[in-house]
Amino acid sequence: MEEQYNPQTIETEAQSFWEKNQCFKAVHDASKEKFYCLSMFPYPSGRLHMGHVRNYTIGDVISRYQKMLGKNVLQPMGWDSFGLPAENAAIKHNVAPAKWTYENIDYMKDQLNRLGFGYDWDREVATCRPEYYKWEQWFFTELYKKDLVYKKTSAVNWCPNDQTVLANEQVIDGCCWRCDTQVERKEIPQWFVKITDYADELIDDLDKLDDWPDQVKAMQRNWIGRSEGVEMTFQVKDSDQSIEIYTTRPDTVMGVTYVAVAAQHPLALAAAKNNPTLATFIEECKTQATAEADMATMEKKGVDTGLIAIHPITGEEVPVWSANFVLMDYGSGAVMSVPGHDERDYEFAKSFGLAIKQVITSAEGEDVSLEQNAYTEKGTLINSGEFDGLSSADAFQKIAAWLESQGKGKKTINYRLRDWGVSRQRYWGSPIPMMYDEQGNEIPVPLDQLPVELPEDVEMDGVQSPIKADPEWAKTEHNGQPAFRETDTFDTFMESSWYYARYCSAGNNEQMLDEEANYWLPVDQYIGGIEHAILHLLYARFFHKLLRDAGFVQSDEPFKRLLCQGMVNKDGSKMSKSKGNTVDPQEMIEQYGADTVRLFMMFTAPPEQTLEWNDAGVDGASRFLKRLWKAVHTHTQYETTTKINVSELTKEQQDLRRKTHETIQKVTDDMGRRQTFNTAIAAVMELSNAIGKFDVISDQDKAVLQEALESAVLLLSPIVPHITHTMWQALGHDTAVMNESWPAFDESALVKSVIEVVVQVNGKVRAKIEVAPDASKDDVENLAVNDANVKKFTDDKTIRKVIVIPGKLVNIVAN
RNA sequence: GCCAGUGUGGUGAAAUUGGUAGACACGUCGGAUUCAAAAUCCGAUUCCUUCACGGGAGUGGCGGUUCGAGUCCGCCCACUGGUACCA
Repeated sequence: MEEQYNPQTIETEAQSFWEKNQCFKAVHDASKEKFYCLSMFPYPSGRLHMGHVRNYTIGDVISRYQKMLGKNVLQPMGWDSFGLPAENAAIKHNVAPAKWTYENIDYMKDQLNRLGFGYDWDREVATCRPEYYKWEQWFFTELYKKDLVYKKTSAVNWCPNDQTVLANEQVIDGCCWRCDTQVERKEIPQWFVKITDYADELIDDLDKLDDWPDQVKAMQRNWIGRSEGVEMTFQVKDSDQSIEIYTTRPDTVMGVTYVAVAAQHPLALAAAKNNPTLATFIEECKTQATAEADMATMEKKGVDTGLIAIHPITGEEVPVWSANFVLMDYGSGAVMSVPGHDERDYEFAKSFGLAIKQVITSAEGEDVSLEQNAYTEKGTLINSGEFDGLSSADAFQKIAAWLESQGKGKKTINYRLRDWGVSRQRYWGSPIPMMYDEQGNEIPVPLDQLPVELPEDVEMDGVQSPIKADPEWAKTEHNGQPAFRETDTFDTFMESSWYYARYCSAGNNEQMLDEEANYWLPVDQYIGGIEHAILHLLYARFFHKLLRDAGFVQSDEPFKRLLCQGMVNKDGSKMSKSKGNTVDPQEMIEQYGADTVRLFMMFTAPPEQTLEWNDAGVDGASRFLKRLWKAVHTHTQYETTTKINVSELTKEQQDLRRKTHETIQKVTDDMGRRQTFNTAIAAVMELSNAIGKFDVISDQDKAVLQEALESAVLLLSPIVPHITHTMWQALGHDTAVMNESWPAFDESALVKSVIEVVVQVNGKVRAKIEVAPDASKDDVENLAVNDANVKKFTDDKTIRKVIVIPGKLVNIVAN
């Protein structure tokens, strides 16, 4: 062991050792307990950013910790390598997306290795490789055969100037980011996967996910949004047409004063033919954004269609309006409006002078005023004819039953969740494996023709997808007849929804997944950013159920335990290339070494917390490693031969030994149950400080110190694997620290001879007293009450009550 | 807008089940070492007050529950993530 800590040298040595001995190769072995630890794979954007370093350090720490617990660990890595940024880079740098992507992968792979992450690279997957997306294409055709896939028209952002579809990200203030033209909504046919068929299971199975954060489960539950309500029909006056609506508040149906339909609703379109104001309004609505946040915050506008709807219960006539906040591809494209008891309807009615009718009043009998706001609470019905006096809950049932008996409606369960639109009109993605004959009939591409390969050597003109621009690409044949390929590609969430399973069977070119998948799956620990809490995690859960129903996996859920790391922010917002506020970890690795970067990243905040990036503390992490190195170096200058003789330790030796075992206990809990690596590191720092203050004179001192140093090295090894690799051998071992067992603490070493107890008077700390660990409550109370400083605060008062929390605190209540 | 979070010293944070607020670090200040500097080591460091012992205030704001609240409840403010085509 060198006297100076030289991270570059020892890190290279440790990494060569791991590579030479294939330390991270995961081998299927049914006789061993497995642990599948997975970090969300990166988009190969060019270089690692701090969010990656955080994510992958957490994953590596957990993997190494689990290995020390004796598990057969699988930790794979790959690349989420299809997506929009490659197309943008291609245009900017005039390079094919594939070339750009593969170069980024090479560079980032080196960076990951430089950080010492223990991946089994034999299982690497890149989603843009045909051998990967072949199976996704095949699976899609299987879903098509099972009727879980269908085509329908749906809105996209359309730039009329570029004649191209834009992603939400490419729409800036309602305009195209390239040419600043006002973006329009355009309805085009697209492929959908029936995730709504699994809505119930996706909600119900959240209850099985005990080791998922509650916040993520809550977000998913709300996103799926199961609601019980009533579906009913409003007839259109003087017409054979009708309007279907769904409401979760049938108790307010007597308060309906108008019906609102989407601008694209067939009734509105028909009415617009001889209503120029309505026609203009519908035209205006075309320029409205497709993003939900924009729609929810935009100004609510509407126009009277002139149509009249008949209230299904009262037979009253109410106007039909067309409104910009009602969406065509959402439910039936129509809603009933109860301005008295719905905030949005209220505002709309106020703006356009529509009637507001109160039909609910407070159940407690308080006055309800509709002067300023709608009354949206549930309560008691009024002005509702035969339903007057019912509670909202009873009215729900009675009104539903009435509608059902009249054939005008029924109780229904509704979901906020919509089917998953997987079509993208872009180039850099997996081609959708469908074709069409000359009559336009849909034909899934058969397995022997898969994969439908995406050409990689292409030129990007910046607007049109190369496979759409080249009419030859789509030409194919089916049963000897001409056919045309689908030129849309898959949403990249398709690839990221099953990669976790493919790692288990990565090399298999015969099938999508094999029996090894059932050994490793489900993933025992999944780690990734909180920004994926809804979409990615929901799609992956859905896909797992599809894989299960196809017979590939036996489990119901893909990820047993989930750790959502917080964002790494800079200047107050998410680090991203588009915002230009990324921090490249490379410089820090070169200056301080991988261990310091890993240690600093884990020490600076608990994993789930948002982290405002600031490299001010990195020196501290580096200093700590140097101090520990020096302590080990100094200690190993002299041989340690004696073993600890527990029965004859001095007080100082007992104290250090207690600190050692307290630290093992604390770090074990922090690493395993709590996953708070920052406090685990702080605990080892405390141990290190105690080591620094410990004077070594006798052989017993040396033995106690040896135990303390070995423990510190073992406890830190998942976090800083290189330096501990060297130090472990310096401490006299010929084994590799990564293959060692996690240390166990000795209960008997934790025993204390005195305990400090805090004494409060009326909740304020007035004294600290020392008591024996087995002191009785009465003894502790006596000591507390008779403390000199305590007496100062109780002398002129009467003690009313004394609360004793054994081993911790005494609170004296006096007045 | 809606859903889910977060808010504690100059800074990153700790306080795990309602029981000592600020562990562990960074920074700063003081000291040792040095010709000098870097590095290293030692000490102090929430704010106000006090020579000191001590006392008072304090966890985004306002209120509540409790012997006791950073922690639980209600309302409010600010910020972050997601909002279905960024990944």
